[in-house]
Amino acid sequence: MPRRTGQDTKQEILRAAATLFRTHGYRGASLADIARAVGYSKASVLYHFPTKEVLLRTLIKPAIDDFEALLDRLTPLPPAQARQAVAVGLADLTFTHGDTAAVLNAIGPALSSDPALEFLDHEHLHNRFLRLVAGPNPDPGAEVAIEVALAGGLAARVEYAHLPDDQLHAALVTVLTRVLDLPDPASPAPPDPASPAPPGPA
Amino acid sequence: MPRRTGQDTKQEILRAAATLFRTHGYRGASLADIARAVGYSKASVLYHFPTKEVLLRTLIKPAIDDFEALLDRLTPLPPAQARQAVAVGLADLTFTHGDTAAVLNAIGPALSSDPALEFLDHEHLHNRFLRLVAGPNPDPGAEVAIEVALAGGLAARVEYAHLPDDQLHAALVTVLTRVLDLPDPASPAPPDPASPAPPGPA
DNA sequence: TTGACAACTGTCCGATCGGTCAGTGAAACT
DNA sequence: AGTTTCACTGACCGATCGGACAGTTGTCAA
Repeated sequence: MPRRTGQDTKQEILRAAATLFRTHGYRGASLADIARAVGYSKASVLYHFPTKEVLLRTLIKPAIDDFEALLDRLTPLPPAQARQAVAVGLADLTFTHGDTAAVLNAIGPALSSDPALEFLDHEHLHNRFLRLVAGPNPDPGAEVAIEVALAGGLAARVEYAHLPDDQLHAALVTVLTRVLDLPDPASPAPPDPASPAPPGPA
Repeated sequence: MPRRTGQDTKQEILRAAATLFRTHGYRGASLADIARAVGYSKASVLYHFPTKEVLLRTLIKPAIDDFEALLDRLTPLPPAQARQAVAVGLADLTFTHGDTAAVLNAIGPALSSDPALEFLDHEHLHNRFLRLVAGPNPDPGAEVAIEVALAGGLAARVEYAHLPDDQLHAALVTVLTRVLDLPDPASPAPPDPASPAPPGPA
């Protein structure tokens, strides 16, 4: 029987931390809380993650990376096509990173004020997304709409996690399309047949 | 010269607490931080507010009350008229309670999980608002839209506080109208001329 | 002038915070 | 068999948390 690998434990800790960070905030969830939730000692949590901040960083990183990957994927597309794919892309993200996305929502207000969260480079991502949706010279109305879409989308994903996945996904796409004033994701796309038909829920 | 009243100090403390709760979260902002921000001792903060929780409660209460007052005002109206006034009403609220509304946004994820925040009766208000906007039998799509509107609206108010008030207010009304799929607030109202023309920004 | 009271503070408290460290026990390698 | 390595732990650290409390100061009504 193979020895129990630390990777399993690491994932358990990350899962528990995601839930606790989401419900109590980063400062509000202590290492002792997280340790109790996974059934290990606090020292064990700190064996796998040298500091609490690294734990958070590790937890958030994949979601941020996927968000950036989405931007990378959509940026080179013709603007009309990119805008058309944005709502589905965002909704997909909130699903593949369910609890983690929720953590982002929970710590959102602390962004750019807490030095422990600077690594997120929130501003840079925000600006890329802004330009993708609203073009190079966005008006304030578009900026506000984007903020509503991002913050609201994350919040809704958390609040309505009890809905069936496909139903919530469809609702998210609909409302994101509306708030961002996007073209209907299901309608025929403009020229440039580079990408296949829009995929369903992940 | 009149004696310095404790009410002034109380307001100073509330203002400082609002900023700190917003940027660092409820758990993340300590009584010592708040005291330092207003230039008094920590003991003085606890003289005016018996506990940290009461301080938060006092801070939040007026915004909650005004939100409930908005619901009271709109509920008896004919549905079409009520829906028409919702976007402006919400945008107004985020302005009359700027920093406090931001605190609500910051502590939002902890709602219904932190016993210290139970007094907000988040669920009850949420349901009233839901029925007001989406009728007695809302479908999931409408529920998700409402979550996006509330959470997103608060977040946007915070993030774009640097914009001129009237500009931000107009942008909020526009995007809220869109996300909630409401009738144009500026268009002629349906029958029942009970209320005057929609007011401008507060 | 005096006593009451409101505003405010220094100091202390137990609990808890994030984090360190010297181990322990068992599997894996030599 | 002996040693190393890995996952994990209890005990402890200084700092900070929310809060208690006795005391000081200045202004008021009497």
